[in-house]
Amino acid sequence: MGAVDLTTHPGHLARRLQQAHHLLWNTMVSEEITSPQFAVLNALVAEPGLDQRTVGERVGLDRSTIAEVISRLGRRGLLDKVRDPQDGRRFLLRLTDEGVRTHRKLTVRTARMNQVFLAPLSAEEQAVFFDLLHRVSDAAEGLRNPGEPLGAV
Amino acid sequence: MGAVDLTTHPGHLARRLQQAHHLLWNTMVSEEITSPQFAVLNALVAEPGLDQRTVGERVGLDRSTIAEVISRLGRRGLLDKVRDPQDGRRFLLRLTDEGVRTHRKLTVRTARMNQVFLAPLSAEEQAVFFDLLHRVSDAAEGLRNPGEPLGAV
DNA sequence: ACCTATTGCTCAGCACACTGACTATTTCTG
DNA sequence: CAGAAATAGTCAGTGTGCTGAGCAATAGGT
Repeated sequence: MGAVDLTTHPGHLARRLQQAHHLLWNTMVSEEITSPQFAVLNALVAEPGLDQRTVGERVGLDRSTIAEVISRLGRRGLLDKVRDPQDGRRFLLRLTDEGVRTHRKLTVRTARMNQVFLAPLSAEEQAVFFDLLHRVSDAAEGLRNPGEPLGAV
Repeated sequence: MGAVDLTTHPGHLARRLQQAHHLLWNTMVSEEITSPQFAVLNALVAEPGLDQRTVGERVGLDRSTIAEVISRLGRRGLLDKVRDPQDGRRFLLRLTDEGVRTHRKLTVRTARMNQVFLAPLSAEEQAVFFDLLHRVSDAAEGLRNPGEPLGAV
């Protein structure tokens, strides 16, 4: 009767896409390190010494979630966490040698996984796919701060 | 040095898409009922009397997760759970009047939200978007049971 | 200097989402 | 019909992901 077709609901499709990705990640990349954890390692390879909040911003995780992820990576000995002597609120984050090695290893596997994941699409379709995903996500993100982006004060 | 560009990683993009969706859902649809919960309500409007496992299959959730979601909906009084007299393992699920009302109300709001969410894309792009999402998810799902889909036994 | 606002982080609480181990029931097979 | 395999749910454990409350440190304004 009043039921709806979920196959045209972007939220439902987004969830399915993530599940599919999770499945492939577990089998092809790592069962220990998760995809968000890898994103954090990657951010710290690009910019060593970042603080927690900024890492969260780079990878798109809020303060609570990033704290969890970082504490797990710390427990595994993949990164070090030091109080910033200049600003006692911040923790400065830096990968250990083990962390760098892990990132390097996973980078290779991740690339392989992405190939398999995107294999059903042609090169042009992949480009379109990225473009569409970006535009939708960016637009929704822009709706977050309603009054702000008016330029004039 | 060895850092990678996450903007071409489908897993990362899938996560961002879900976050964007979550944000919009909370502001435009409901803060109480989540998107997976709505999917369950919707499945039971389409096919009343389904058992837990089948509902999970319809909406794409494993047995543990669907159990959680259903128990929450039960606590809110949106559905009833009765042992199948024919098969003592199953629970048969059916929406309450309140559940049907809630589904109807959220259906309207969800449609509005989807419009806003997809507004950055033209009608043709939306069709392409759905097609690409489906193809990638289906392909990954197909890799789940490696030996099975060979037709002959 | 002092008071206030901001900022970085933690913590509690809620809700998915998965795996693996277990229980109860049914079904299949000899 | 008895024993084995399959099936539906539960439970424990782990890992995102969010909000809101609170705390300590810094920065800004007077």
